Amino acid sequence: MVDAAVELAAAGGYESVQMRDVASRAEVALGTLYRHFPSKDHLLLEVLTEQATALRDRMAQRPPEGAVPAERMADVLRRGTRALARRPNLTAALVTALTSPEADTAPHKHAVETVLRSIITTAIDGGDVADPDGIVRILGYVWLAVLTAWVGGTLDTDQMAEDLTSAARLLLP
Amino acid sequence: MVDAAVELAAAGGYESVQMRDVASRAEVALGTLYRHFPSKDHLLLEVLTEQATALRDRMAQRPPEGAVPAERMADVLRRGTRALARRPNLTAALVTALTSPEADTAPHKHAVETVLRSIITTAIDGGDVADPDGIVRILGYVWLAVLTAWVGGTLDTDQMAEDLTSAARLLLP
DNA sequence: GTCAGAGCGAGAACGCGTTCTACGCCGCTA
DNA sequence: TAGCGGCGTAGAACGCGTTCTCGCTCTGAC
Repeated sequence: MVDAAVELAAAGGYESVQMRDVASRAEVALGTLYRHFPSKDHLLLEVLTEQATALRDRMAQRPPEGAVPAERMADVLRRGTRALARRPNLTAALVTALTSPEADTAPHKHAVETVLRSIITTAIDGGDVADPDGIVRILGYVWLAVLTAWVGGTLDTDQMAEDLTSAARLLLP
Repeated sequence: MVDAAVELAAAGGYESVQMRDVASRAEVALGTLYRHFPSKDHLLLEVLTEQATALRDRMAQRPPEGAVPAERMADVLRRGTRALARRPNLTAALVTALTSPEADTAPHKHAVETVLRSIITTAIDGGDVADPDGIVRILGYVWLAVLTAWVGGTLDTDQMAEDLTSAARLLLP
């Protein structure tokens, strides 16, 4: 079912992930799909945690480049965003689910945030930075807000990258 | 129609703003409502721009307090957030509309962002700050992300205030 | 005066997330 | 062996955003 959701999301974004289609593509009944995932957003957040941990693992393969923390952070954010922008429809669908207001997905959202913060943290590990946790939180917020704006059509990819490196430079030495 | 939307949103949040109810409360037909606002999100974004400009005007009445920019910024963000938290259902509905992925509301979203940035800007006007525009953008993103997280149930009011003042202290002298 | 067209009201219809109903199959225990 | 709970399928039904249909009224051009 998760694979079916990924395929549909990659093909056409959030609105193309229709529960009936997911069910039929996964060759299960609609009721079965809902037995495993109580809502469309739960399903997409499951996809998102998988994608986020995969991204974290891939990022861990190759440590960020740059002499100072600001450079390494910009590198991490740029690489992460590039990876997400490679499948724009999928990313848009997942970000949409992440920013949906349903309160009962809060635990899943927390899990995703944790993974994103752990990705960000690798960029300042070992650097001489005051209040690393606070900075990681802020950069996580900026990353999410920028992605949300991109999905909502108010920001393009270049502006995203620009704002992210700007944030990294302003917050880190 | 806008007033009807405000009442319904204040009473029960985004999902309580049902287009049929808005229409009947405003004593117009559903088709008329859709003639003026092509979607529910357009309607709520209209409400949001009104609320945001009203907030800006109220904030302008009394300039922010604090000796250094970081203090004034924390004051502004705290007051703004307090004002929003006073009608939580309304705010949740408006933030939901703002973060919805419909691309054809992008101009309205830009307008709201501009107003929010102008509110933020008042806190560093006259201060000795490098790259004020970049900082304003970042703080605007943080504000939005924090509100989104609050609406989504992953953050409570205190954590919101904490993260906002933390961001102000990290970005400003 | 009358005709075209815009704006509106009333309500049906459609699409999709979600829920509900009815039934079948399988492994369990008395 | 008979009954029972859990999980599955097929598909109808419901709620709400959105669109469509149809008829009415008003207004301005000729």
